[in-house]
Amino acid sequence: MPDHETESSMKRGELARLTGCNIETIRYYEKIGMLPDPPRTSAGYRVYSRDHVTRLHFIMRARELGFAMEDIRGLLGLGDRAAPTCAEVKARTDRHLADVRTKIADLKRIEAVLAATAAKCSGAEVPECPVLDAIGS
Amino acid sequence: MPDHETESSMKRGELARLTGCNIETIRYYEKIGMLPDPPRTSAGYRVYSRDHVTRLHFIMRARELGFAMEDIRGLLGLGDRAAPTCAEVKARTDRHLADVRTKIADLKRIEAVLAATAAKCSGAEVPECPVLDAIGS
DNA sequence: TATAAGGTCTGTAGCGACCACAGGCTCAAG
DNA sequence: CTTGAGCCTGTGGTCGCTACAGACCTTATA
Repeated sequence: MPDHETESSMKRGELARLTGCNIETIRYYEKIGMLPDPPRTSAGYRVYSRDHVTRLHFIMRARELGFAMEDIRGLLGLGDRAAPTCAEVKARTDRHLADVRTKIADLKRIEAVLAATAAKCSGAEVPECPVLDAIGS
Repeated sequence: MPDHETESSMKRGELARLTGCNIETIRYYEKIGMLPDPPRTSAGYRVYSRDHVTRLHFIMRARELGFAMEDIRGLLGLGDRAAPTCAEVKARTDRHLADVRTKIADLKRIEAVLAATAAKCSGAEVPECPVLDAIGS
């Protein structure tokens, strides 16, 4: 006898397909407490609901925006945290935004150096290379 | 009797101080074949020379420029590779430069989204937050 | 010369955020 | 009843380090 399934219940593979999340990643998120443990069928299969879809979408979107898991935990009020206030969310976002801007600045500096040194290259089949000289000095 | 030491020979700690590299990282680079195995004293202490300093500086600089270890191996002609030609170095650098530019573009998109959503925040001590809405939708 | 402090040695485990696989169940279709 | 797909668990790998623990060696001071 199959377990009862409501309209919006699904197994792990379907959740993965629906969200575009890797199927193993879903298990990982459960393991680290980002996704609530879903109920199981009598055979041990995970049964997900619409709430899981929403939560997983949130996590994925936050990850796309570069938030670390710890940040997302904070945004979701997970662990022993209470649901965050707007002020807390803003503070976290501003911190992250500052990080992102720092990373952009770092990468731009790198880009400039790479572009400048690569421009010096002859591209010839010779062992001497101005890029190697630039890095090595 | 202490082992003979030439002027420019040094132990691991001094190499670390001299280059600013973490002392454990030096051992790691040796383990993965980025630094040649140094000779040892009779007690097993590693003895580094000026060549090691040069090589380590090169690696550190390349890492600062965001090259992956595999790239650096290529730049150095390590493993079973021959020393690269200028053309090969240029190709590798151009590929990496393209990567860096992609990352910058990604981060800029993230920055725009974060800045736009954070701007909507009231910063009040209330649980409703436009940032959460933006991520969640 | 004894001892204490500090450097070095090895192996191993941890980080973050996953991804992939092996070996065993379960389920649905034909 | 069999086949194949999907799910289960545990474990190990990725990258580039970093941080121990516990043993050994060296150096300086008393």
